Amino acid sequence: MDIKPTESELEILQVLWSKGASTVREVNEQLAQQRGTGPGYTTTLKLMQIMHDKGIVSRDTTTRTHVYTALLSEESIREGMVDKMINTIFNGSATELVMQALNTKRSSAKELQLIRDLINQLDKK
Amino acid sequence: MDIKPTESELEILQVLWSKGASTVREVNEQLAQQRGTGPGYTTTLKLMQIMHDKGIVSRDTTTRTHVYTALLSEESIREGMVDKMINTIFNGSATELVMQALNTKRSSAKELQLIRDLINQLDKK
DNA sequence: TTGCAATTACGAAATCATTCGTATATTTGA
DNA sequence: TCAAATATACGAATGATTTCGTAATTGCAA
Repeated sequence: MDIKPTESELEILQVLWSKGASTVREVNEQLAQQRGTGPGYTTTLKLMQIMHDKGIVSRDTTTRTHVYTALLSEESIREGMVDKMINTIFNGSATELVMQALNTKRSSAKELQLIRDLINQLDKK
Repeated sequence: MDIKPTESELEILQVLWSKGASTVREVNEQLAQQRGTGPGYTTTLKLMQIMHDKGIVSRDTTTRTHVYTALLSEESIREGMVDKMINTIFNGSATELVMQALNTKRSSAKELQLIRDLINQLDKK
């Protein structure tokens, strides 16, 4: 019952998250746009069929052109990946990951304030 | 020129980081200890040879039993992985990742204070 | 209507990661 | 000394992922 999308599957999921339910062609064209050069049409088709077999996406086959929908939420994937990352390379310490993230990419004052607020909230518990 | 260790390679790197330069046998035994049951000796050997070919580790062959050393720092791998994660599933926002990390795993008051200090420092710039 | 374009299904090649067996060489200790 | 233990090298099986070609089907437009 361990659902772990591959790299390519994750890329497709992201299209479905941002664009909503989509056809193979729509996904394929979005991928072509993002990368310089995208995969062939049938490659994307095959991947999405596999994802359907795995239960990662559902599809509506009432029309000839099938429409696919993500069955995993972006939130759940984020959670899973962050959790794994903390446990594998940050010694189980969320704090170390936070430090790394803040040092890697500069955040605006407004964003920093958001984080401060969250910390204050957590502190009260 | 893109250095991206595989899952198994990362596991070996972690041993080299924590134990320092090591032989194949030492790494293999450490892996056996960590997981319930480790890979066979030649499996670890092969992986470390591959890592050497890729330039991920160096090795000292002056004695029969070769001694391997990590050529990538833990810091650089953490940085690379966090950066990639931010860009692929957090819309390029370090803040979103930080929020997710803080919500995923509870941190102690002391740790929260460390983060607060870091934020204050960043704020001054 | 009929043929062209788009779509799905399917098989299989290509690639990559992981695993291990076997051959060979070297060291050690009984 | 010389057999057993230990090491490296290497090839190859296995399994997963990604890629695409081809065939069959459907819908559309001239």
